[in-house]
Amino acid sequence: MKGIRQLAEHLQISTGTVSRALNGKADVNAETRRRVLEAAETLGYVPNQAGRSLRQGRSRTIGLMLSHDSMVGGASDTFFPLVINGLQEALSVHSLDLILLLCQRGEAPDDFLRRMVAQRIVDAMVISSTRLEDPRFPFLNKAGMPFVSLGRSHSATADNRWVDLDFEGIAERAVERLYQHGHRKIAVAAPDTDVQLAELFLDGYRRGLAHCGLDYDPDLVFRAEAHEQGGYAVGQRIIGLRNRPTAILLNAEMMSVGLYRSFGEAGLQPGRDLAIIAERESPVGRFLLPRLTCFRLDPIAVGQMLGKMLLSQLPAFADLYSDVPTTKIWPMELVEGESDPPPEKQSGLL
Amino acid sequence: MKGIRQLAEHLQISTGTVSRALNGKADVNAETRRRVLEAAETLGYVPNQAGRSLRQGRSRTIGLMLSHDSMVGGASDTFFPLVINGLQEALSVHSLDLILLLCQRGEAPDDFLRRMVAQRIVDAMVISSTRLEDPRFPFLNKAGMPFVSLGRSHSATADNRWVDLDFEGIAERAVERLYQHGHRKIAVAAPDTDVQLAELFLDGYRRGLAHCGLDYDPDLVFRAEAHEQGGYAVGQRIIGLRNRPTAILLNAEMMSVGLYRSFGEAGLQPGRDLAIIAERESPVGRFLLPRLTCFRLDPIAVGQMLGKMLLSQLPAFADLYSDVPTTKIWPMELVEGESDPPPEKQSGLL
DNA sequence: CTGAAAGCGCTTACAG
DNA sequence: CTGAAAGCGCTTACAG
Repeated sequence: MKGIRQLAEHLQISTGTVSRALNGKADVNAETRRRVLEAAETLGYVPNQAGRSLRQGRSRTIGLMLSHDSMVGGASDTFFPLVINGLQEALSVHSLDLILLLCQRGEAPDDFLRRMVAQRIVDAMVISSTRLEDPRFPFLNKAGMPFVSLGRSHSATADNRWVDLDFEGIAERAVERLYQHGHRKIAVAAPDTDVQLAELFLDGYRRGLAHCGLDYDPDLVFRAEAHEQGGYAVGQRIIGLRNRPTAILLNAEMMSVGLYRSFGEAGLQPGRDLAIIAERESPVGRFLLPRLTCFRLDPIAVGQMLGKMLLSQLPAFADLYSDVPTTKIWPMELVEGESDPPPEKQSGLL
Repeated sequence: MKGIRQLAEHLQISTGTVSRALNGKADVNAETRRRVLEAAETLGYVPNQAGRSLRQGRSRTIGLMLSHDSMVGGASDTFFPLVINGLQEALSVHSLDLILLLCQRGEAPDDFLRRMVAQRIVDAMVISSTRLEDPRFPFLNKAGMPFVSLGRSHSATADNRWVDLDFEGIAERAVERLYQHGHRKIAVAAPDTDVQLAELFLDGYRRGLAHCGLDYDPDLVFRAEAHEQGGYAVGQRIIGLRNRPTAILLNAEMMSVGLYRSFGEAGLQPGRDLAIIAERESPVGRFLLPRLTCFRLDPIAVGQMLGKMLLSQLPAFADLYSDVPTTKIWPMELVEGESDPPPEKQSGLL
């Protein structure tokens, strides 16, 4: 089956009527519609997207921009795929397709986005891996391309919609929990890039220290990349200290794998010799020994929220989603593992 | 800048000439071309894809179909992102864009593919996660959509192009290596789905046993899902045996995380109490203790090969890629870790 | 309720 | 070397 014209000829009616029948317009005879839908099904007719897009001025396709880093980093394990699932669920309600646009390693994210937007392949965008200052916000605002963002940025305006994880909150609570377990020398590891989440995590860390009456010591802040190698490097630096911290917060769970190894190599035991709380639950963390204490959230729900926020930005659906919040800091729940044993267990192990 | 018409009016020339200039046609005055390119750059004009696609009958976009599973499984760590990078590199030579089409959890892959093909959003497809019998092959063949596949299938015809990893070869070599280290009771863990790679891995395993004069024992074949939880389950089953294997091959490296934990919980030591060789190098495997012995390949090169194979399938580029092989079983190289110590070290540890 | 016709933005034979 | 014109496949006001 080639096009709507062939389908119309086969049915002996006009292409206009076929189009109206297929698109669920009200003013089509019930029997006509039945015949059209049946013939389309039988002959496997699906409208050519280019024709539709050109005529309608929109593509019914939403783009999710992913950077190479966001996939290779620890977030790739289950987080992004599940967020994407939630997104697709929310969008599929209105027959909107989601396509993933992967910015190549080395390609400037801003140029990439500019090209995608100019080509008008997508009607709206979801962006992620936001930075403190992120030119994609003003660019999309200026281009008039509806978008939502997974992640905050100073560059976001009051009109922009985003969902972000409560990095501040979990860092604060993690410090307080460790304090209650008797720790007084609590370190933190965060990426050294200008990714927004690192700063928020450090803010929460400082706030937690303040609540507990502990002094902030810049020597306890370890800058490292958010993966296994980064965690290994942090571990080695800690092991080399004369006066080691007794606990650490990791803002990326994959760091724990490297941190565990560095301790194991040195004959030290994670959990006993260094209490560890990491940012996000992951399959790997669940099967480390000791099991990682971390924070949990429902990535599918995050995706659904992002999808609804996006729909509220699209003229065609805005009315249906007027009650969707404009921004959301996503709460996370502590999952108790074995990597930050309370004091009684600590002494038991010692 | 809206369309080519506005750009043409601004330059006081026809849209045809503007189009020819932008598309690098030979028969355009050099000075005219310069003016057009400059104006397009200044005004930020990029052709509307829908218009181009409709007129040309092709979109210059290639689709990579990913299933939810292929992202959530261990392969998401660095393998797929790097393959994608290689693909993009190969395609970008000819200004072809790659978009990722993610089949939702629960959506039938065949329906999904059918819809994507019918919509004509992409000119060609890359498919992955092939199965023993995979209806996507006959479907794409029948639809006349050029494609390549990452993975073999019985459903592939002689005309179809694919790249696959040498699962058979590595399983065989792993058995032989373990035999040389003194192991006589060698187990294997493979997924219980009909993913092609599982069968190939088991074939290689059997071949390795035969070479070494060892009997095949179906009780040493552990079916488990290709992730941490699956590896944990395998570990527990092995620990419960009266007569344990002394070595195991894993066809998914993420299984090792769970396997390590199950052994650790039981007071056993992976490597010493069970030699382990896993299918693919990964950041996690590098930082496990003991470090995982596994097989390495260059995922970027795999992606580049897939890209070239695909280009050889496209009429516009076939001539340039006539020397590209039609199929390729990708060799992998052993990376010595600490999880399958040779006999002398084994006794040293005991 | 249906048909005839216009036109979305682009590229490309064709004429000059 | 350039312009005028056709037409890719679709949807949608408009007329009836």
